[in-house]
Amino acid sequence: MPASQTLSKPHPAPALRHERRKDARPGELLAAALDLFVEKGFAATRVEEVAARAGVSKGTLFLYFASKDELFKAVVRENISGRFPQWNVAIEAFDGSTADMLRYAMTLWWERLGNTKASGITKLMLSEAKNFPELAAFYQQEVMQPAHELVRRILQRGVDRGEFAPMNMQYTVYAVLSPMLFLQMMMHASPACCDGTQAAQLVPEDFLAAQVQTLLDGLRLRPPPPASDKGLISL
Amino acid sequence: MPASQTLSKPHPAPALRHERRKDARPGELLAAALDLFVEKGFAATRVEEVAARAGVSKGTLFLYFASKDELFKAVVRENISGRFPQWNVAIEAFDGSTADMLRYAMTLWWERLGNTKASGITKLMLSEAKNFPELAAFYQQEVMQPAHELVRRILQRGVDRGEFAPMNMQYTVYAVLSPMLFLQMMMHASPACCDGTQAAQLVPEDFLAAQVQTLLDGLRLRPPPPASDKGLISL
DNA sequence: TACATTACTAACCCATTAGTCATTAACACC
DNA sequence: GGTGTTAATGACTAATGGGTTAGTAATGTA
Repeated sequence: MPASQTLSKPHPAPALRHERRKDARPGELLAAALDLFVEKGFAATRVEEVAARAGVSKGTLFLYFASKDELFKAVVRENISGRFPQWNVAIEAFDGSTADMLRYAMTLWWERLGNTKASGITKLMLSEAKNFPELAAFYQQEVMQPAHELVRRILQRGVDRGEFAPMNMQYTVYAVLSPMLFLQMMMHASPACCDGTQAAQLVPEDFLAAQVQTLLDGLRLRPPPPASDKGLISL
Repeated sequence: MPASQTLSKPHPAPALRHERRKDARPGELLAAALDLFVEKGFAATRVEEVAARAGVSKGTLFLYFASKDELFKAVVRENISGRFPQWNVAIEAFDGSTADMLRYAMTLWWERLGNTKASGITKLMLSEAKNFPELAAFYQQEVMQPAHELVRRILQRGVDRGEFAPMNMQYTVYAVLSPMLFLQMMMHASPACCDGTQAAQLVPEDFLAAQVQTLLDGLRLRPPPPASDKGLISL
């Protein structure tokens, strides 16, 4: 039923049949897996197709990754969670107003993740979390929690330095993350179904800037209410 | 690998084995299918599970629906596209300002669809459209296009009556639909992954009202620019 | 050239699942 | 009760896809 493609193997030009390249395999497999997971989702991606795109056989893939689940986790670590430490230090080292720090963090995110194939992972998790609870737990622990903590630290800095009014942290963290989630959903939605980005010619950078600005306006003046009301309009 | 449930059959209390209920079967099958499609997605839902939940065997399901695809289409028609005609007349019959008409349409949508299990279909399509192009085309034709036209008619009415400034229609239609899409995504996201709704205590009705109000403020005063800039803040 | 090591392959296994069909039995009518 | 119609079943198939493994061949060393 799923019109499966030719299972092509276009990566190395002639592609010797039994070439031994132990060092290069994992990276090539991870790249192929990222491509296909983002393109088709986790469940719909066949490991044999990943192997073929990386120019190896299915057996070779299982030589480097214990299972499809572990392959996915490795993709997440390679492209997202493994990069949190360096992002953390980059942002922590930022010297300026907390408003600018938030803008800086958002720009960093956009350039290093949001504007990247890897941003499709977010949509994938949003879609398939219910069917793969173990992967959902992994993602929650390795990605969402660190992201929450990073945003929370920035907001807390603003409060501590008297730049932001006291706020409901949990709530405001989501106000920061929501537009990022939304943008990723739209970017990876099928045009056939309901593309906001292309049809509406939404410019991601401007969209993010506007969202952040609106949020900052709210944070500077008054604490956001615990639910509903003005606070949410900014999202 | 997919921890499949017990395949239970809880619907009719004792459930005679060979009960003949030709009239009731399609509705029960559609209800079961809606439940499971929304809960697990299209690809991950097994037709046998749908049949079991409806209290029949798999063979019976194929007696009433030619294929899994046709079952899905029937679910969409039953719950969404089949209801457009009555919504159209209800909205067309509305007598008042176009701003109020838009609010009325939004309320109608929320009560009849957004706040309903069927709203999960939107998230499902967003997630799986790429893997099932035929279903995506069907959904585009039967749901998205009529929805676009409905919104466009409302906006056009506002322009024609001098209530709204002239605008880029395509763009503004998306500005209306975007918050609806976003809300549906959030409502059906797994809490394990990144729930905006529960954790942030987002009140859907308030969220929608705020979005519409902001949009209307923009429409009344000046035409939205073709891309980027202020216009997007309202989304 | 001989040999050891091991990256790699391809054929295999087995569980899963959309869809089929010969058989069974519920019900209407006599 | 007997009989015909057809709603319903469940065992079957064919195909798919994750994971395994016996075997193949590339490479290093002597």
